[in-house]
Amino acid sequence: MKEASNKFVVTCRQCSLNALCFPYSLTFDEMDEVDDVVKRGKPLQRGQELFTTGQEFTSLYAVRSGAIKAYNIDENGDEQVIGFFLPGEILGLDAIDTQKHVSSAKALETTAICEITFSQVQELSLKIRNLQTHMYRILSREIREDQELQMLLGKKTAEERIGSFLMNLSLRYEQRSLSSTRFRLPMARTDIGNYLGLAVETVSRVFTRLQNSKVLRVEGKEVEILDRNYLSKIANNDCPNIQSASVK
Amino acid sequence: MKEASNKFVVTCRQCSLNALCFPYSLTFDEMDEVDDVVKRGKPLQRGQELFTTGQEFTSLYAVRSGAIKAYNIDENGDEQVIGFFLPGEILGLDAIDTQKHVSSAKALETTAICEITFSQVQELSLKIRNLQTHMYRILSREIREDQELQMLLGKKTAEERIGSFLMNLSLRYEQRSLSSTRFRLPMARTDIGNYLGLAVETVSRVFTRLQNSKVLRVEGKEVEILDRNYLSKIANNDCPNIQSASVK
DNA sequence: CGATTTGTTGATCTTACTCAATAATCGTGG
DNA sequence: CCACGATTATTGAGTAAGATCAACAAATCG
Repeated sequence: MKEASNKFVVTCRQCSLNALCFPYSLTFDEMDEVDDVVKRGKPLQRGQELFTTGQEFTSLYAVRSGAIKAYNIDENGDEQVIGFFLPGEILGLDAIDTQKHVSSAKALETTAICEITFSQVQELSLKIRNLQTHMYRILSREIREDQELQMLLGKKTAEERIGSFLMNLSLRYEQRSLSSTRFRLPMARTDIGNYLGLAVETVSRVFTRLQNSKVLRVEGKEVEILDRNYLSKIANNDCPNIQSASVK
Repeated sequence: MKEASNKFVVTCRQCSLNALCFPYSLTFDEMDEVDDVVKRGKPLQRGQELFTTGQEFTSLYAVRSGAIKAYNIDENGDEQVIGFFLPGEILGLDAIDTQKHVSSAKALETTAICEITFSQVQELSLKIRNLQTHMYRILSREIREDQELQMLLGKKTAEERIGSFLMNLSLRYEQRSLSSTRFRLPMARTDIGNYLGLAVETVSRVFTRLQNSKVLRVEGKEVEILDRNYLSKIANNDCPNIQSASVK
Protein backbone atom coordinates (compact mmCIF):
# COMPACT_ATOMS: atom_id res chain seq x y z
CA MET A 1 0.00 0.00 0.00
CA LYS A 2 2.77 2.28 1.00
CA GLU A 3 4.45 1.25 -2.19
CA ALA A 4 1.41 1.85 -4.31
CA SER A 5 0.81 5.32 -2.93
CA ASN A 6 4.47 6.17 -3.10
CA LYS A 7 4.17 8.80 -5.75
CA PHE A 8 1.34 10.38 -3.85
CA VAL A 9 3.32 10.47 -0.64
CA VAL A 10 6.36 11.90 -2.31
CA THR A 11 4.52 14.65 -4.09
CA CYS A 12 2.52 15.48 -1.05
CA ARG A 13 5.58 15.51 1.12
CA GLN A 14 6.78 18.11 -1.28
CA CYS A 15 3.57 19.96 -0.65
CA SER A 16 3.75 19.69 3.10
CA LEU A 17 7.41 20.53 2.94
CA ASN A 18 6.52 23.81 1.36
CA ALA A 19 3.34 24.58 3.12
CA LEU A 20 2.67 22.67 6.26
CA CYS A 21 6.24 21.94 7.28
CA PHE A 22 8.40 24.59 5.77
CA PRO A 23 10.44 26.24 7.24
CA TYR A 24 10.33 24.30 10.47
CA SER A 25 11.60 20.81 11.01
CA LEU A 26 9.69 17.60 11.42
CA THR A 27 11.44 14.24 11.42
CA PHE A 28 10.90 12.05 8.38
CA ASP A 29 8.64 9.80 10.39
CA GLU A 30 6.54 12.73 11.51
CA MET A 31 6.40 13.99 7.98
CA ASP A 32 5.12 10.59 6.88
CA GLU A 33 2.38 10.78 9.48
CA VAL A 34 1.32 14.14 8.13
CA ASP A 35 1.59 13.06 4.52
CA ASP A 36 -0.62 10.08 5.17
CA VAL A 37 -3.60 12.28 5.95
CA VAL A 38 -2.98 14.86 3.25
CA LYS A 39 -5.28 14.40 0.31
CA ARG A 40 -4.48 15.59 -3.12
CA GLY A 41 -7.66 16.72 -4.81
CA LYS A 42 -8.44 17.05 -8.47
CA PRO A 43 -7.09 20.27 -9.97
CA LEU A 44 -9.37 23.28 -10.07
CA GLN A 45 -10.05 24.96 -13.36
CA ARG A 46 -9.77 28.72 -13.75
CA GLY A 47 -12.76 30.35 -12.06
CA GLN A 48 -13.72 27.27 -10.09
CA GLU A 49 -14.41 27.76 -6.40
CA LEU A 50 -12.62 25.86 -3.66
CA PHE A 51 -15.07 27.01 -1.01
CA THR A 52 -17.50 29.87 -0.52
CA THR A 53 -18.55 32.15 2.33
CA GLY A 54 -20.84 30.44 4.80
CA GLN A 55 -19.84 26.95 3.80
CA GLU A 56 -18.95 24.59 6.62
CA PHE A 57 -15.27 24.53 7.47
CA THR A 58 -13.67 21.12 7.52
CA SER A 59 -10.24 21.39 5.98
CA LEU A 60 -7.19 23.48 5.42
CA TYR A 61 -5.89 23.68 1.87
CA ALA A 62 -2.38 24.13 0.52
CA VAL A 63 -1.76 25.39 -2.98
CA ARG A 64 0.52 23.04 -4.91
CA SER A 65 0.55 24.89 -8.20
CA GLY A 66 -1.45 27.70 -9.73
CA ALA A 67 -3.01 30.54 -7.73
CA ILE A 68 -6.08 31.17 -5.61
CA LYS A 69 -7.93 34.40 -4.90
CA ALA A 70 -9.72 34.83 -1.56
CA TYR A 71 -12.58 37.29 -1.55
CA ASN A 72 -15.84 38.34 -0.02
CA ILE A 73 -19.05 39.67 -1.47
CA ASP A 74 -20.58 42.52 0.53
CA GLU A 75 -24.29 43.20 0.70
CA ASN A 76 -24.07 45.61 -2.24
CA GLY A 77 -22.88 42.65 -4.27
CA ASP A 78 -19.41 44.14 -4.59
CA GLU A 79 -16.43 41.86 -4.44
CA GLN A 80 -13.69 42.49 -1.90
CA VAL A 81 -10.41 40.74 -2.57
CA ILE A 82 -8.77 39.62 0.66
CA GLY A 83 -5.67 37.90 -0.60
CA PHE A 84 -3.87 35.75 -3.12
CA PHE A 85 -2.42 32.33 -2.42
CA LEU A 86 0.55 31.02 -4.33
CA PRO A 87 2.13 27.56 -4.34
CA GLY A 88 3.16 26.49 -0.86
CA GLU A 89 0.67 28.74 0.90
CA ILE A 90 -2.23 27.73 3.12
CA LEU A 91 -5.88 28.76 2.95
CA GLY A 92 -8.72 28.42 5.37
CA LEU A 93 -7.03 29.54 8.58
CA ASP A 94 -9.58 32.31 9.06
CA ALA A 95 -12.41 29.78 9.39
CA ILE A 96 -11.09 27.70 12.30
CA ASP A 97 -12.74 29.93 14.85
CA THR A 98 -16.22 30.14 13.39
CA GLN A 99 -16.22 26.68 11.79
CA LYS A 100 -17.70 28.34 8.74
CA HIS A 101 -15.79 29.86 5.89
CA VAL A 102 -15.85 33.62 6.15
CA SER A 103 -14.54 34.13 2.63
CA SER A 104 -14.69 32.46 -0.74
CA ALA A 105 -11.75 31.07 -2.68
CA LYS A 106 -11.54 30.81 -6.44
CA ALA A 107 -8.84 29.53 -8.79
CA LEU A 108 -7.21 32.24 -10.90
CA GLU A 109 -5.78 29.59 -13.20
CA THR A 110 -5.59 25.81 -13.24
CA THR A 111 -4.62 25.02 -9.68
CA ALA A 112 -3.62 21.91 -7.78
CA ILE A 113 -4.54 21.71 -4.13
CA CYS A 114 -3.71 19.58 -1.11
CA GLU A 115 -6.35 19.14 1.53
CA ILE A 116 -6.01 18.14 5.17
CA THR A 117 -9.00 17.96 7.45
CA PHE A 118 -8.63 20.20 10.43
CA SER A 119 -9.71 17.55 12.92
CA GLN A 120 -6.77 15.47 11.72
CA VAL A 121 -4.49 18.44 12.21
CA GLN A 122 -5.84 18.70 15.74
CA GLU A 123 -5.30 15.01 16.45
CA LEU A 124 -1.84 14.93 14.98
CA SER A 125 -0.72 18.13 16.63
CA LEU A 126 -1.56 16.68 20.03
CA LYS A 127 0.79 13.80 19.29
CA ILE A 128 3.47 15.59 17.32
CA ARG A 129 4.77 18.46 19.35
CA ASN A 130 6.58 19.96 16.37
CA LEU A 131 3.42 20.03 14.36
CA GLN A 132 1.60 21.95 17.06
CA THR A 133 4.45 24.45 17.19
CA HIS A 134 4.36 24.60 13.46
CA MET A 135 0.63 25.32 13.35
CA TYR A 136 0.97 28.07 15.92
CA ARG A 137 3.67 29.60 13.79
CA ILE A 138 1.72 29.37 10.59
CA LEU A 139 -1.24 31.09 12.22
CA SER A 140 0.98 33.70 13.83
CA ARG A 141 2.68 34.36 10.54
CA GLU A 142 -0.64 34.93 8.83
CA ILE A 143 -1.50 37.48 11.53
CA ARG A 144 1.79 39.27 11.03
CA GLU A 145 1.36 39.38 7.27
CA ASP A 146 -2.18 40.68 7.57
CA GLN A 147 -0.91 43.43 9.83
CA GLU A 148 1.72 44.38 7.30
CA LEU A 149 -1.02 44.72 4.72
CA GLN A 150 -3.01 46.86 7.12
CA MET A 151 -0.06 49.21 7.41
CA LEU A 152 0.18 49.35 3.66
CA LEU A 153 -3.49 50.13 3.19
CA GLY A 154 -3.52 52.68 5.96
CA LYS A 155 -0.68 54.84 4.84
CA LYS A 156 0.67 54.39 1.39
CA THR A 157 0.23 56.15 -1.95
CA ALA A 158 -0.85 54.27 -5.05
CA GLU A 159 2.73 53.87 -6.19
CA GLU A 160 3.86 52.61 -2.80
CA ARG A 161 1.05 50.10 -2.72
CA ILE A 162 1.87 48.69 -6.12
CA GLY A 163 5.55 48.69 -5.22
CA SER A 164 4.89 46.80 -1.98
CA PHE A 165 2.63 44.38 -3.78
CA LEU A 166 5.21 43.57 -6.41
CA MET A 167 8.02 43.28 -3.87
CA ASN A 168 5.85 40.99 -1.81
CA LEU A 169 5.16 38.75 -4.79
CA SER A 170 8.81 38.84 -5.72
CA LEU A 171 9.83 37.67 -2.25
CA ARG A 172 7.22 34.96 -2.21
CA TYR A 173 8.39 33.61 -5.55
CA GLU A 174 11.98 33.84 -4.38
CA GLN A 175 11.12 31.78 -1.30
CA ARG A 176 9.79 29.08 -3.58
CA SER A 177 12.98 29.19 -5.64
CA LEU A 178 11.35 30.85 -8.60
CA SER A 179 12.57 33.96 -10.34
CA SER A 180 12.16 37.01 -8.13
CA THR A 181 12.54 39.44 -11.02
CA ARG A 182 10.45 37.91 -13.77
CA PHE A 183 7.07 36.40 -13.18
CA ARG A 184 3.51 36.27 -14.37
CA LEU A 185 0.79 37.99 -12.39
CA PRO A 186 -1.90 35.35 -12.02
CA MET A 187 -4.60 37.90 -11.18
CA ALA A 188 -6.40 40.56 -13.22
CA ARG A 189 -5.70 44.27 -12.80
CA THR A 190 -9.16 44.59 -11.27
CA ASP A 191 -8.17 42.12 -8.56
CA ILE A 192 -4.96 43.99 -7.82
CA GLY A 193 -6.82 47.26 -7.51
CA ASN A 194 -9.52 45.75 -5.40
CA TYR A 195 -6.96 44.14 -3.10
CA LEU A 196 -4.91 47.32 -2.73
CA GLY A 197 -7.84 49.68 -2.38
CA LEU A 198 -7.22 51.38 -5.74
CA ALA A 199 -9.30 51.86 -8.88
CA VAL A 200 -8.32 49.67 -11.83
CA GLU A 201 -7.42 52.76 -13.78
CA THR A 202 -4.98 53.81 -11.10
CA VAL A 203 -3.29 50.42 -11.18
CA SER A 204 -2.95 50.73 -14.93
CA ARG A 205 -1.51 54.23 -14.71
CA VAL A 206 1.02 53.30 -12.02
CA PHE A 207 2.18 50.33 -14.09
CA THR A 208 2.64 52.61 -17.06
CA ARG A 209 4.48 55.18 -14.97
CA LEU A 210 6.82 52.57 -13.46
CA GLN A 211 7.44 51.21 -16.94
CA ASN A 212 8.29 54.66 -18.30
CA SER A 213 10.74 55.27 -15.48
CA LYS A 214 12.42 51.92 -16.27
CA VAL A 215 11.54 50.32 -12.95
CA LEU A 216 9.43 47.62 -14.58
CA ARG A 217 8.85 46.02 -17.88
CA VAL A 218 5.20 45.09 -18.11
CA GLU A 219 3.68 43.08 -20.89
CA GLY A 220 0.16 42.09 -20.04
CA LYS A 221 0.49 39.83 -17.05
CA GLU A 222 4.20 39.28 -17.48
CA VAL A 223 6.27 41.52 -15.25
CA GLU A 224 10.00 42.04 -15.13
CA ILE A 225 11.49 44.01 -12.28
CA LEU A 226 14.31 46.13 -13.63
CA ASP A 227 15.09 48.32 -10.64
CA ARG A 228 14.50 46.21 -7.56
CA ASN A 229 16.24 48.82 -5.40
CA TYR A 230 13.78 51.51 -6.28
CA LEU A 231 10.86 49.15 -5.80
CA SER A 232 12.18 48.07 -2.44
CA LYS A 233 12.67 51.71 -1.47
CA ILE A 234 9.10 52.76 -2.25
CA ALA A 235 7.80 49.52 -0.76
CA ASN A 236 9.47 49.71 2.57
CA ASN A 237 7.84 51.50 5.46
CA ASP A 238 6.72 48.09 6.49
CA CYS A 239 8.27 44.74 7.18
CA PRO A 240 10.66 45.19 10.09
CA ASN A 241 11.73 41.67 9.18
CA ILE A 242 10.65 40.34 5.87
CA GLN A 243 13.02 37.43 6.15
CA SER A 244 10.49 35.79 8.43
CA ALA A 245 11.10 33.09 10.96
CA SER A 246 14.52 31.91 11.87
CA VAL A 247 14.36 28.16 12.19
CA LYS A 248 13.83 26.72 15.67
CA MET B 1 -0.43 27.40 49.14
CA LYS B 2 -3.54 27.03 47.10
CA GLU B 3 -5.37 28.81 49.87
CA ALA B 4 -2.87 31.62 50.07
CA SER B 5 -2.99 32.29 46.35
CA ASN B 6 -6.71 32.00 46.24
CA LYS B 7 -7.42 35.57 45.39
CA PHE B 8 -4.84 35.41 42.65
CA VAL B 9 -6.40 32.32 41.19
CA VAL B 10 -9.87 33.75 41.31
CA THR B 11 -9.00 37.02 39.67
CA CYS B 12 -6.91 35.33 37.08
CA ARG B 13 -9.57 32.79 36.38
CA GLN B 14 -11.66 35.80 35.63
CA CYS B 15 -8.97 36.94 33.28
CA SER B 16 -8.63 33.63 31.54
CA LEU B 17 -12.36 33.32 31.46
CA ASN B 18 -12.52 36.45 29.45
CA ALA B 19 -9.44 36.12 27.39
CA LEU B 20 -7.90 32.71 27.25
CA CYS B 21 -10.97 30.63 27.83
CA PHE B 22 -13.92 32.64 26.67
CA PRO B 23 -16.08 31.72 24.84
CA TYR B 24 -15.04 28.07 24.73
CA SER B 25 -15.30 25.63 27.54
CA LEU B 26 -12.62 24.18 29.74
CA THR B 27 -13.47 22.11 32.80
CA PHE B 28 -12.83 23.73 36.17
CA ASP B 29 -9.80 21.51 36.68
CA GLU B 30 -8.39 22.51 33.34
CA MET B 31 -9.05 26.12 34.14
CA ASP B 32 -7.11 25.71 37.36
CA GLU B 33 -4.19 24.32 35.45
CA VAL B 34 -4.20 27.34 33.18
CA ASP B 35 -4.70 29.76 36.04
CA ASP B 36 -1.74 28.33 37.89
CA VAL B 37 0.68 29.49 35.22
CA VAL B 38 -0.92 32.86 34.55
CA LYS B 39 0.99 35.67 36.19
CA ARG B 40 -0.57 38.94 37.11
CA GLY B 41 1.99 41.67 36.61
CA LYS B 42 2.13 45.11 38.13
CA PRO B 43 -0.15 47.59 36.40
CA LEU B 44 1.27 49.71 33.60
CA GLN B 45 1.07 53.46 33.83
CA ARG B 46 -0.20 55.52 30.92
CA GLY B 47 2.49 55.64 28.25
CA GLN B 48 4.45 52.73 29.66
CA GLU B 49 5.50 50.03 27.21
CA LEU B 50 4.63 46.38 27.61
CA PHE B 51 7.07 45.30 24.91
CA THR B 52 8.78 46.89 21.93
CA THR B 53 9.60 45.87 18.38
CA GLY B 54 12.57 43.55 18.18
CA GLN B 55 12.33 42.44 21.77
CA GLU B 56 12.45 38.69 22.40
CA PHE B 57 9.06 37.04 22.52
CA THR B 58 8.37 34.94 25.58
CA SER B 59 4.78 35.54 26.63
CA LEU B 60 1.27 36.27 25.59
CA TYR B 61 -0.52 39.02 27.48
CA ALA B 62 -4.17 39.49 28.30
CA VAL B 63 -5.56 42.90 29.17
CA ARG B 64 -7.41 42.81 32.50
CA SER B 65 -8.37 46.45 32.66
CA GLY B 66 -7.36 49.61 30.82
CA ALA B 67 -6.31 49.69 27.17
CA ILE B 68 -3.21 48.98 25.09
CA LYS B 69 -2.15 50.39 21.75
CA ALA B 70 -0.07 48.25 19.39
CA TYR B 71 2.06 50.14 16.90
CA ASN B 72 5.14 50.18 14.77
CA ILE B 73 7.68 52.84 13.97
CA ASP B 74 8.70 52.92 10.33
CA GLU B 75 12.13 54.02 9.15
CA ASN B 76 10.92 57.60 8.70
CA GLY B 77 10.22 57.59 12.42
CA ASP B 78 6.48 57.70 11.81
CA GLU B 79 4.21 55.75 14.07
CA GLN B 80 1.78 53.24 12.60
CA VAL B 81 -1.02 52.13 14.88
CA ILE B 82 -1.85 48.46 14.34
CA GLY B 83 -4.57 47.92 16.88
CA PHE B 84 -6.12 48.56 20.24
CA PHE B 85 -6.57 45.95 22.96
CA LEU B 86 -9.36 46.18 25.49
CA PRO B 87 -10.03 44.13 28.61
CA GLY B 88 -10.25 40.43 27.82
CA GLU B 89 -8.19 40.66 24.65
CA ILE B 90 -4.84 39.03 23.95
CA LEU B 91 -1.63 40.58 22.65
CA GLY B 92 1.53 39.07 21.27
CA LEU B 93 0.07 36.53 18.87
CA ASP B 94 1.89 38.09 15.94
CA ALA B 95 5.27 37.29 17.50
CA ILE B 96 4.91 33.51 17.90
CA ASP B 97 6.32 32.87 14.45
CA THR B 98 9.40 35.05 14.55
CA GLN B 99 10.02 34.71 18.29
CA LYS B 100 10.62 38.43 18.30
CA HIS B 101 8.01 41.10 18.80
CA VAL B 102 7.18 42.73 15.49
CA SER B 103 5.31 45.59 17.10
CA SER B 104 5.39 47.65 20.25
CA ALA B 105 2.64 47.86 22.85
CA LYS B 106 1.97 50.85 25.07
CA ALA B 107 -0.61 51.52 27.76
CA LEU B 108 -3.14 54.21 26.82
CA GLU B 109 -4.17 54.50 30.47
CA THR B 110 -3.42 52.66 33.68
CA THR B 111 -3.66 49.06 32.61
CA ALA B 112 -3.59 45.71 34.35
CA ILE B 113 -2.16 42.77 32.47
CA CYS B 114 -2.00 39.00 32.80
CA GLU B 115 0.99 37.20 31.40
CA ILE B 116 1.42 33.60 30.36
CA THR B 117 4.66 32.32 28.90
CA PHE B 118 4.16 30.81 25.51
CA SER B 119 6.19 27.71 26.26
CA GLN B 120 3.73 26.99 29.06
CA VAL B 121 0.87 27.45 26.63
CA GLN B 122 2.58 24.95 24.35
CA GLU B 123 3.09 22.42 27.15
CA LEU B 124 -0.43 22.76 28.48
CA SER B 125 -2.06 22.66 25.09
CA LEU B 126 -0.43 19.30 24.39
CA LYS B 127 -2.07 17.96 27.52
CA ILE B 128 -5.37 19.82 27.42
CA ARG B 129 -7.07 19.21 24.14
CA ASN B 130 -9.57 21.99 24.68
CA LEU B 131 -6.83 24.48 25.26
CA GLN B 132 -5.18 23.60 21.98
CA THR B 133 -8.49 24.00 20.20
CA HIS B 134 -8.97 27.25 22.03
CA MET B 135 -5.57 28.59 20.97
CA TYR B 136 -6.23 27.68 17.35
CA ARG B 137 -9.50 29.55 17.57
CA ILE B 138 -8.00 32.62 19.18
CA LEU B 139 -5.37 32.79 16.46
CA SER B 140 -7.92 32.17 13.74
CA ARG B 141 -10.16 34.82 15.14
CA GLU B 142 -7.38 37.36 15.09
CA ILE B 143 -6.79 36.54 11.43
CA ARG B 144 -10.46 37.02 10.65
CA GLU B 145 -10.60 40.33 12.45
CA ASP B 146 -7.48 41.57 10.72
CA GLN B 147 -9.05 40.70 7.40
CA GLU B 148 -12.17 42.64 8.30
CA LEU B 149 -9.98 45.65 8.98
CA GLN B 150 -8.27 45.15 5.64
CA MET B 151 -11.64 45.31 3.95
CA LEU B 152 -12.44 48.48 5.82
CA LEU B 153 -9.15 50.15 4.89
CA GLY B 154 -9.37 49.06 1.30
CA LYS B 155 -12.77 50.36 0.47
CA LYS B 156 -14.46 52.70 2.84
CA THR B 157 -14.93 56.45 3.05
CA ALA B 158 -13.88 58.41 6.12
CA GLU B 159 -17.37 58.29 7.56
CA GLU B 160 -17.67 54.55 6.98
CA ARG B 161 -14.34 53.96 8.65
CA ILE B 162 -15.24 55.92 11.75
CA GLY B 163 -18.63 54.26 11.79
CA SER B 164 -17.10 50.79 11.59
CA PHE B 165 -14.58 51.68 14.24
CA LEU B 166 -17.24 52.85 16.67
CA MET B 167 -19.49 49.88 15.97
CA ASN B 168 -16.55 47.58 16.51
CA LEU B 169 -15.75 49.17 19.87
CA SER B 170 -19.41 49.10 20.78
CA LEU B 171 -19.62 45.37 20.10
CA ARG B 172 -16.41 44.68 21.98
CA TYR B 173 -17.69 46.53 25.03
CA GLU B 174 -21.01 44.75 24.73
CA GLN B 175 -19.24 41.39 24.73
CA ARG B 176 -17.62 42.33 28.02
CA SER B 177 -21.01 43.31 29.42
CA LEU B 178 -20.26 47.02 29.37
CA SER B 179 -22.43 49.68 27.83
CA SER B 180 -22.49 49.40 24.08
CA THR B 181 -23.87 52.89 23.58
CA ARG B 182 -21.88 54.99 26.01
CA PHE B 183 -18.18 54.61 26.51
CA ARG B 184 -14.91 56.42 26.75
CA LEU B 185 -12.46 56.28 23.89
CA PRO B 186 -9.18 55.36 25.53
CA MET B 187 -7.12 56.54 22.59
CA ALA B 188 -6.35 59.98 21.17
CA ARG B 189 -7.88 61.24 17.91
CA THR B 190 -4.42 60.97 16.38
CA ASP B 191 -4.37 57.27 17.16
CA ILE B 192 -7.80 56.75 15.66
CA GLY B 193 -6.78 58.54 12.49
CA ASN B 194 -3.51 56.71 12.27
CA TYR B 195 -5.25 53.37 12.76
CA LEU B 196 -7.95 54.08 10.18
CA GLY B 197 -5.68 55.65 7.61
CA LEU B 198 -7.17 59.14 8.04
CA ALA B 199 -5.74 62.52 8.99
CA VAL B 200 -6.56 63.70 12.51
CA GLU B 201 -8.48 66.61 11.07
CA THR B 202 -10.68 64.26 9.12
CA VAL B 203 -11.46 62.27 12.25
CA SER B 204 -12.43 65.48 13.99
CA ARG B 205 -14.62 66.62 11.14
CA VAL B 206 -16.43 63.31 10.86
CA PHE B 207 -17.10 63.31 14.61
CA THR B 208 -18.54 66.80 14.31
CA ARG B 209 -20.62 65.83 11.31
CA LEU B 210 -22.01 62.75 13.04
CA GLN B 211 -22.75 64.84 16.09
CA ASN B 212 -24.62 67.44 14.03
CA SER B 213 -26.71 64.76 12.39
CA LYS B 214 -27.60 63.38 15.83
CA VAL B 215 -25.90 60.05 15.31
CA LEU B 216 -23.42 60.62 18.13
CA ARG B 217 -22.95 62.77 21.14
CA VAL B 218 -19.24 63.39 21.53
CA GLU B 219 -17.70 65.14 24.48
CA GLY B 220 -13.96 64.81 24.38
CA LYS B 221 -13.27 61.13 24.77
CA GLU B 222 -16.76 60.32 25.96
CA VAL B 223 -18.99 59.01 23.19
CA GLU B 224 -22.65 58.23 23.19
CA ILE B 225 -24.16 56.43 20.26
CA LEU B 226 -27.60 57.89 19.58
CA ASP B 227 -28.46 56.26 16.27
CA ARG B 228 -26.94 52.79 16.33
CA ASN B 229 -28.94 51.81 13.26
CA TYR B 230 -27.37 54.47 11.11
CA LEU B 231 -23.91 53.64 12.44
CA SER B 232 -24.46 49.98 11.75
CA LYS B 233 -25.68 50.81 8.27
CA ILE B 234 -22.63 52.85 7.29
CA ALA B 235 -20.38 50.36 9.06
CA ASN B 236 -21.57 47.23 7.39
CA ASN B 237 -19.99 46.03 4.19
CA ASP B 238 -17.97 43.78 6.39
CA CYS B 239 -18.57 41.20 9.07
CA PRO B 240 -20.62 38.38 7.51
CA ASN B 241 -20.89 37.19 11.11
CA ILE B 242 -19.99 39.63 13.79
CA GLN B 243 -21.38 37.40 16.48
CA SER B 244 -18.25 35.32 16.28
CA ALA B 245 -17.83 31.70 17.21
CA SER B 246 -20.68 29.52 18.22
CA VAL B 247 -19.53 27.41 21.11
CA LYS B 248 -18.16 23.94 20.32
C1' DC C 1 -13.17 35.23 -36.51
C1' DG C 2 -16.36 38.00 -34.11
C1' DA C 3 -17.94 38.83 -29.34
C1' DT C 4 -16.88 39.73 -24.73
C1' DT C 5 -14.00 40.64 -21.33
C1' DT C 6 -9.90 43.08 -19.71
C1' DG C 7 -6.66 46.84 -19.97
C1' DT C 8 -5.18 51.63 -21.17
C1' DT C 9 -5.52 56.57 -21.62
C1' DG C 10 -7.69 61.18 -21.15
C1' DA C 11 -10.72 64.77 -18.85
C1' DT C 12 -13.16 66.11 -14.97
C1' DC C 13 -14.61 65.92 -10.26
C1' DT C 14 -14.49 64.72 -5.35
C1' DT C 15 -12.68 63.45 -1.12
C1' DA C 16 -9.68 63.82 2.14
C1' DC C 17 -4.91 65.84 2.98
C1' DT C 18 -2.05 69.75 4.13
C1' DC C 19 -1.15 73.95 6.20
C1' DA C 20 -2.52 77.35 9.47
C1' DA C 21 -4.87 79.42 13.21
C1' DT C 22 -7.50 78.92 17.31
C1' DA C 23 -9.63 76.44 21.18
C1' DA C 24 -9.88 73.09 24.64
C1' DT C 25 -7.86 69.80 27.65
C1' DC C 26 -4.29 67.83 30.46
C1' DG C 27 -0.65 67.65 33.63
C1' DT C 28 2.54 70.02 36.65
C1' DG C 29 4.18 72.80 40.03
C1' DG C 30 3.66 76.98 42.58
C1' DC D 1 -6.71 75.23 43.76
C1' DC D 2 -5.35 77.80 40.10
C1' DA D 3 -2.13 79.25 36.54
C1' DC D 4 0.99 77.91 33.24
C1' DG D 5 2.85 75.55 29.33
C1' DA D 6 2.25 71.66 26.48
C1' DT D 7 -0.26 68.63 24.25
C1' DT D 8 -4.51 67.48 21.83
C1' DA D 9 -8.69 68.76 19.33
C1' DT D 10 -11.38 71.66 16.22
C1' DT D 11 -12.30 74.53 12.30
C1' DG D 12 -11.26 76.89 7.84
C1' DA D 13 -9.09 77.53 3.17
C1' DG D 14 -6.58 75.78 -0.54
C1' DT D 15 -4.58 71.73 -2.87
C1' DA D 16 -3.53 67.26 -4.59
C1' DA D 17 -4.14 62.44 -5.25
C1' DG D 18 -6.92 59.32 -6.83
C1' DA D 19 -11.94 58.18 -8.22
C1' DT D 20 -15.24 58.38 -11.75
C1' DC D 21 -16.89 58.67 -16.35
C1' DA D 22 -16.06 57.81 -21.07
C1' DA D 23 -13.83 56.27 -25.14
C1' DC D 24 -10.86 53.22 -27.21
C1' DA D 25 -7.41 49.28 -27.65
C1' DA D 26 -5.89 44.72 -26.72
C1' DA D 27 -6.36 40.15 -25.29
C1' DT D 28 -9.10 36.03 -24.51
C1' DC D 29 -12.39 32.66 -25.66
C1' DG D 30 -15.70 29.94 -27.77
